[in-house]
Amino acid sequence: MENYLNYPCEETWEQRIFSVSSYQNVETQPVAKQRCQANARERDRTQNSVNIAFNTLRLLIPTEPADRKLSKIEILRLAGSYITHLDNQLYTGEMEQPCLQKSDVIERDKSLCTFCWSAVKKDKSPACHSNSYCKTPR
DNA sequence: TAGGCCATCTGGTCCT
DNA sequence: AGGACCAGATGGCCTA
Repeated sequence: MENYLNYPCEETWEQRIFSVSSYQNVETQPVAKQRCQANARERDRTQNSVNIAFNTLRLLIPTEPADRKLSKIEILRLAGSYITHLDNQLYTGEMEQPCLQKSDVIERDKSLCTFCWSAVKKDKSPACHSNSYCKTPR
């Protein structure tokens, strides 16, 4: 079937529908309208719910520099790493980085420690060496 | 140019 | 029935 909804349809969905032959049938118009409305809702949900949540979460993750651009998957992984770190710090008082722990799960994301990730990307000495969290051998 | 990332569309499922 | 949520597909943009 022709991809009749690959258009923004916020204001003139009727015109769009009438411009596509397979949807010139009057009986199918309500279906197309519902699909357009569903697309708009999904667009809105992604932009105003999902992305805002990612941006909010991003603000809670310390990086060097602070405004470093992170992809969504990086935000999720770093958030997990950071939570692990805070949890460890809260209950044990230790300052060990999550990325240095030997858990298999964490091992895969070893290079995504909040405190040294930026340095890993730049292939230089980890920025975390300048603070008390870092236990990486210098 | 290939790969990563993202926005958007789409159809299915679940919930109210 | 309609809306929310989700995952897969797709195409565009950007960077190494």
